[in-house]
Amino acid sequence: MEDDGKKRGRPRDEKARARVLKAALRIVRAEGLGAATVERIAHEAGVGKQTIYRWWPSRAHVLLDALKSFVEQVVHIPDTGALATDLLGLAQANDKAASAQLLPLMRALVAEGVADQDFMALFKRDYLDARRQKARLIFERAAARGEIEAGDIETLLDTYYGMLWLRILFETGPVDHQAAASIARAVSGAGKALAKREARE
Amino acid sequence: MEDDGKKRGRPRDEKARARVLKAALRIVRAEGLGAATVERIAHEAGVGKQTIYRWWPSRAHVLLDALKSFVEQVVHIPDTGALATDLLGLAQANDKAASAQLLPLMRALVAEGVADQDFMALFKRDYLDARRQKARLIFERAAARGEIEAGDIETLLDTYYGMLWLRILFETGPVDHQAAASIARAVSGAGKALAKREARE
DNA sequence: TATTTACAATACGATACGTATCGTTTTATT
DNA sequence: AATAAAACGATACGTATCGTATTGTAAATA
Repeated sequence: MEDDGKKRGRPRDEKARARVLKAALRIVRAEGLGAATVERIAHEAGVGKQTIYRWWPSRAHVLLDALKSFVEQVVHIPDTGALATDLLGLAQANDKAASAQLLPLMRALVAEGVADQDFMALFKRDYLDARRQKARLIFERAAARGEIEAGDIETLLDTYYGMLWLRILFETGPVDHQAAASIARAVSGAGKALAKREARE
Repeated sequence: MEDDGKKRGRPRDEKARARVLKAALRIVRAEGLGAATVERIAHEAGVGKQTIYRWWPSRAHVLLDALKSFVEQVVHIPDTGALATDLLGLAQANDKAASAQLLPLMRALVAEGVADQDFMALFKRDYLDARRQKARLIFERAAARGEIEAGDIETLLDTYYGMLWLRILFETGPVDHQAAASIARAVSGAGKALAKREARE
């Protein structure tokens, strides 16, 4: 009953997988979510439609994979020695995502999640929580330096991602350097206030 | 060229309009967004499909109208004399919306807005900005009392609605009394910190 | 009475998802 | 070699749902 990685038939074509993700990303970035139908992605990737459904259970899963493959290459967690500047560096990653025109893709995944609860669970686990886990490191280091209270970390993460998604979804404000600075100021400000209250109690 | 409100043909049936909104709300609350198709709404309202499209330009507009008609009856802006308790009162309105199972509807409108930019603009103007304008009163009164700086109001609104929508969309945490209290604490904490920094500069 | 407009019902066209099938290609087994 | 297994591209198909068009009827004004 061994599985040496050698199976009977024709092996999967990893290049086809890569072409699908690349095509999905390119179409969304160039023409928006509406243009990125499964048939269009398959055609531009030079792939049969069935090949997409062999690898991914739905269109949404393709888009999520495409986003992850991009973000994981681009976003890194800074460590500057101070909360405010760490947050600035983190938020500038979102600036990159915005200028790469990934915002429509991120909005799309939320919309898919609204229509499909199972997908929302996957999106949260594979993307949101993964990102949040990395951002949490920044706050944990700040807590270790005494800049904030460890007990405030989750609230501060909520504040940070709340402001960010408000901008992504509703275009409350730009998602750029300036927004990054604004969010960083607000969050590090909130952190100080919460720490003070904690100390008082 | 007068229009005395008397037009030539058969007048519109206002009761049909009310039945449509009521049916839309009922279906979404009972069975979720997916069940609330236009044909289903029309059937349960005892109305022809075309009648819906005569009054509303799209399914999304029906749902938005349904949400507005509900929220405007239920939500009031508190004035307790202190920011923290005002925020608590405001956030409890969202508790009501949650227990009335309106969260799926709110998520649905975001999803519709993602697919249709024109609708997103309408949703922002007719719902988000309208709500934000009312909540702004709370912060303006707090600024008048000296609890916060007037210049921080928009940031605090972002913090408040950011945390709220994070919960609504991603179920980061519950949308209930407890969440209301948590958000209120975070926002009034942030307000104090921002005011202190402003004073220093 | 004639005209105009809304009504419910329902057929229709368009789009896009996800499935099924076909002949072909690639690999491991015999 | 020859055969079996699995993935491939292409594409037809079934289903769902949106929004439009049509039809005959009801309710109002001229």
